[in-house]
Parts: sequence; C-alpha cells; structure tokens
Amino acid sequence: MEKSLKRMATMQRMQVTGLELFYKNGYYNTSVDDILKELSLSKGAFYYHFESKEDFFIQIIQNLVVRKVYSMLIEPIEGHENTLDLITNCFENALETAVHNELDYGFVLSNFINEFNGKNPEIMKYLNDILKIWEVNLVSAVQKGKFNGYIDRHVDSEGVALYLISSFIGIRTLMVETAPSARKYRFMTQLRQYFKALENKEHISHN
Amino acid sequence: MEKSLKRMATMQRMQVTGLELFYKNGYYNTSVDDILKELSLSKGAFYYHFESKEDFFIQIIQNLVVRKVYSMLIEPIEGHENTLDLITNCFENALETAVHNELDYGFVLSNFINEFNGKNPEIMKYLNDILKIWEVNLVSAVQKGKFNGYIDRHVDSEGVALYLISSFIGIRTLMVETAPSARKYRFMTQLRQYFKALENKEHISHN
DNA sequence: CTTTTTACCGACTAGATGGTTGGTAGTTTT
DNA sequence: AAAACTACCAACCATCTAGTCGGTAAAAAG
Repeated sequence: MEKSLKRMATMQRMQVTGLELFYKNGYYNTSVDDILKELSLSKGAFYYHFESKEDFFIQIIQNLVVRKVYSMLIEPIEGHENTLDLITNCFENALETAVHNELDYGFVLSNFINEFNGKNPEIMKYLNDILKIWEVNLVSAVQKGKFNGYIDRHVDSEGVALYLISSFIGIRTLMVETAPSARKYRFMTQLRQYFKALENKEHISHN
Repeated sequence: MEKSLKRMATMQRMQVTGLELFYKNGYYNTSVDDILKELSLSKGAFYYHFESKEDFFIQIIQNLVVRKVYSMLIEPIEGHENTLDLITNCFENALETAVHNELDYGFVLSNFINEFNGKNPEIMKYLNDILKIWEVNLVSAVQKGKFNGYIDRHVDSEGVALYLISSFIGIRTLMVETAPSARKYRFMTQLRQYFKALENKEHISHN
C-alpha cells in the first residue's frame, strides 16, 4: 500500500501494453522503445519503474499472466459437476476467445514457453511454475472425477493432465494462422472422443 | 549438376550448422556471425553462397527439414498394417529421439512455427506447407485404416490428424525442459487410450 | 602462359537495442 | 518558503547485427 497511485497506474499501463506487444511480436522482437512509443513515454520513465527488460517481463508474468490463467483455466474446472464436462467447457471457452483473436492466456503461456524453452532458464522458472499449477489442478480435477464416479478408476490422472495440456498447447499453435474456427471445432470433437475412452462405463447417468 | 563439389560441400556444411544453431537458439537469436564462427568462415563466404539470412533459412527448410519430416513422420505410416499401430510406433520413435536430445524434425518444425507464427508470413508459407504435407498424409493413413476395418467408419479423419499433430507439438514443447522420458511414457499411454476410442469394435482381430 | 572465374577474406556501414545519466517540473514534507 | 522527493525527459553510450565491398589466392579456361 506504500506505492503511490500515480506510480502504480503508470506501471500497470506499461505492463498491459508490454504484454500485448510481447505476445504479438515475441519478447526478443519487441524493444523497450516499441513499448514506450506506444505509450508516449521515455526511456527514463521505464528504467525508473523497472530494473531491466527482464525484470519488467517477470513482473508481467506474475501480475497479469498468473491471475488470468487462474481465472480462465483453473477456477472453471473446480466445480462439483462432471469433471470431463467442466474441462470440455473450459477448453471450449478458452479456444473461443482465441478464435476472436483475443488474449487467451493459456496460449500466452505456451507461446512464451516456446520462446524461452532451453534459452532463458531464469524466465523459464516462472513460466514452468504457472504450467505446474495448471497441471496440478487438472490432476486433482481428474482425481475428483474418479472419486465421483464420472471417470474410470484405472486412468492415470497425471497422464490425462499432461495429454490435455499437450493437445491444448498444440492446437493453439495451429490455430494462429489457419482456419481457427474450423480447427477449434475439429479439436473439440476429438477431445470428446478421447474423453469417451476415460469415462466410467458403470456410472449411472442422470440425463 | 552444374554446381561444383566444393561449392555444394560448403553450402551443406553451412546449412547443417545453421539448422543446429537456429534450432538451439532460435532464428532471431542466432546471428550469421555465430554460424560462421562455428565453421571458421567469413561473412564473405556466407553472402557469396546465400542471398540473405532469410534465403539461407528457407534453403535449410527445403533441403533438410522437408526430407527429414518425410523420413521420420510420413514414410513410417505408409504401410498396410494397422494404421493406429503404425502411428503409435512412429510417434514412439520420434519422441524417443527427442528424449536423447537429438534433432527431432517434427519438433524442429513446430518450434519454428512457434517462432514465426504471425510474425514472418514469407517463412510461415514454407513451414505451413510442410505441416500440410504431414497433415494430408495422416488423413489418408486414417482413411486407409477405416477402409481396412481397423478404424471405426464414423470418425472424422481430418479431426484425428489435427488432434494428433496438436498433441505431438504440445508434448514436444513440454518435453524440452522437464522429465522428457517420463512425459513421453505418460503421453504414449494416453495416445493409446485415445486410439481405443477410434477403433472399429466389429473388426476381427488376428492376434 | 595469360585471362577469367571460383571461393573466400575481413574491414566497414548503417541501424537497432538495452541500458545510463544529468537534468527538471511538479508535488509533498518540514 | 525551503528542502526533499517523485515521476519523468531525452541525449548519449556500448554493443550487436544484417549486409556491402574491394581485394586475393588458387583453380579452370583459353
């Protein structure tokens, strides 16, 4: 609560614009000057508020990306309904924002992971943390599904979580340039096919 | 056949080293000088053989990447055995080379796609072409599987191909930094689960 | 043997980039 | 009202990068 309103407002503006440009052009292809030009601010302002470009980026991850991943990918699957339905809807919504070219934070995450993978361990640490949070929450969702009788007890929860994240990361990559809407539809259909293989066949449906 | 042996040998050396470095550090994070230092060659040599860095990269894609994608991801699924088994083995092998940190060309491809996606249309054209070839061949493999009675006739071949490529791209991203061997195993198990949902249940097995 | 071509050298240029620094207008504190 | 601090400016620096260019040794062609 120590930081003045003005300070926080400026930092927020910088981070929002920074994320937009980093996402659109990549971290290494976006210069600090690009961001400042967009905001009509100067170099001095930037280095007054942030230590370095890298520090700036890490703060963006922690302030913007983490929270959005929570609200878009984690909270939606925490209910007590059928886990597979929850995940289906969650993916459906996330991919739908992607179709409309909005910031889909699941992809923001995997996009940056791709850019820094094996290249910048410092930043990867933060990105892997978020990924881990997503993974852990998917695992417990699947376990809950098994406990509640929606999912076959023999499925490997960790495996399912990994497979889901993999396919999500992949489809988002493929949706960037070519036929996003059609690909989303095809993807969702196959996801449902996959889920059929995980269902508990003895479960008494209430439909 | 006009080009001299010396010329071709040097160009080949440059391309092999170039691909290695581009793959390891990314295209934009690898300078022409980096490649030349590795080969103890000079700027003059580089621009004598290639028009530009971009031209150089495109030649790498067409000479090295395309061929490897064919031999690693397309030819292995062209047999007449059970399509789902062929794909399973193909993915298994591709991911195994990945575990040993060798150049896995499926990932080389998706790695570059990630780097240029929405940023360099000229290069993306070439990358999307290769992706398309892979996709088309997966589609016909699935169709063959339906025709031969291994795969349920109601499955959407294009959807399956897309889902397979998505999950492959995704798992390769996730295998770069964390527990590649364990993740490969988990992934393959889930892939088999998915394939169970595609199998033709009326097919008379010969096992 | 002379001329031309091939394959390569390495100094140089122009532009970009991350980061530094001395300065200053406006606000807050004393 | 003086002192101190906040938020920002803009010129500057060192470094890196793609690409250029004049030159040259060795091989091939004439």
